[in-house]
Amino acid sequence: MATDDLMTRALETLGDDAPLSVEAIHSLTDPADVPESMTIAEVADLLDISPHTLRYYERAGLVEVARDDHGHRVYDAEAVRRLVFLTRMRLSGMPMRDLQHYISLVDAGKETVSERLDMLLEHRDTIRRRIRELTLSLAATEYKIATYGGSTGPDVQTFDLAAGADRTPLPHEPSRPSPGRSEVSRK
Amino acid sequence: MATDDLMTRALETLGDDAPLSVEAIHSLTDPADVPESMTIAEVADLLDISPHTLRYYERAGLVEVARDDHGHRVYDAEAVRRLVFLTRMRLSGMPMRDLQHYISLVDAGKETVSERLDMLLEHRDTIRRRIRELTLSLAATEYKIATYGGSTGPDVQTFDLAAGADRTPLPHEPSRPSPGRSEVSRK
DNA sequence: CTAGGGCTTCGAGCGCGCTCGAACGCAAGC
DNA sequence: GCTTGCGTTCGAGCGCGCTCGAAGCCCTAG
Repeated sequence: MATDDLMTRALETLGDDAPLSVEAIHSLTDPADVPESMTIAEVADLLDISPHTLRYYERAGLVEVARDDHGHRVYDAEAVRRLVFLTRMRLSGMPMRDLQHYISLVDAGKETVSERLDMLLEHRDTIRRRIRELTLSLAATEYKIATYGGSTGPDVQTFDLAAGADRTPLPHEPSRPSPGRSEVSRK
Repeated sequence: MATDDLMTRALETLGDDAPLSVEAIHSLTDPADVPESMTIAEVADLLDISPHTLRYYERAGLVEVARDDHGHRVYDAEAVRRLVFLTRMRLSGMPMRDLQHYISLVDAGKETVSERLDMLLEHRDTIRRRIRELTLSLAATEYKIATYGGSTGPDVQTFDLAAGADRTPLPHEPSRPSPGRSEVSRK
């Protein structure tokens, strides 16, 4: 997913210890930079996704894009803003389906605002949950690293809790993977 | 991915404001609870994944599992510990491919320890990066919620930065989605 | 005049991680 | 004896989100 690069770049630009607040958001592809109209290549470049993906989003009904007299796509500022939003949501894990639903609400007019708000609130909770999951996994990984002597030096008592797969190989290893059963690709 | 449920449960058990430290890890399917041997259903239950998935992992070469005299799988404590580790890594986003590689290192013996450590360190960094990405997305989402009046009340100046898709519908909306092109599933 | 590059549409293909169906075996309970 | 239920193997299928290839058009540079 090339989309990740946008965020990666953003994170790099911000440095690893920036305050990471709403302030930071503004610097993320600031919509003020968006020109009146852009070509598909320019938008692709801006969002760090492929032209293929942009066409795909259009096919999926997420944006409407006009054509010039050669039949080439012309992205206006509104479309670009929408795409900025969409890629951001994709990046945070919102599925295409939900995005399609959200956009249909937008297109349906202002009476759907509260439903849209609900979606956003729910998505916020999803992100929060995911962050907590990852934080836990991070702790587990760091624990495992520690038992490996990542920084604690050699000969750490290896009584594996966060570990599991390999409590510092016992004498009787290696035990070969298993004589060729019908395997799932393992080249 | 039913695997998520393990973590979900764990998070719930811990409560939303727990210290979220290494301590917490111990309570996550504590390997001390693991009996001598288990059936596939029991393991599936323990890890909150399907028996299908367990068989799949075995086919993929991630664990070896013995059979009883009826040909039924018998998971010993070691296998279960390994699976705990594996599901944990899966949950934090490590791809099957990497897991297969890691396990092949484990099976290759103790001279691969440093390479394993490298993998873990890299994975740790991946998780950290992902957490930062999500944190940023979270901020963007919350910003958007705020412009919708999530708690700030009505009529927030809607000069959309974190927003994009829908700056509070203008008079000329709705503009219909686009007259039926060949669309990507949008039931 | 020609070659190259970038765009268009359409539909097919892919990588991932499961998930399921079919056809079968065995054991316990009614 | 037969059903129910849980297990087995094998291979196919699926949902997601792209990703790509083919065939063709148009513009510009050499």
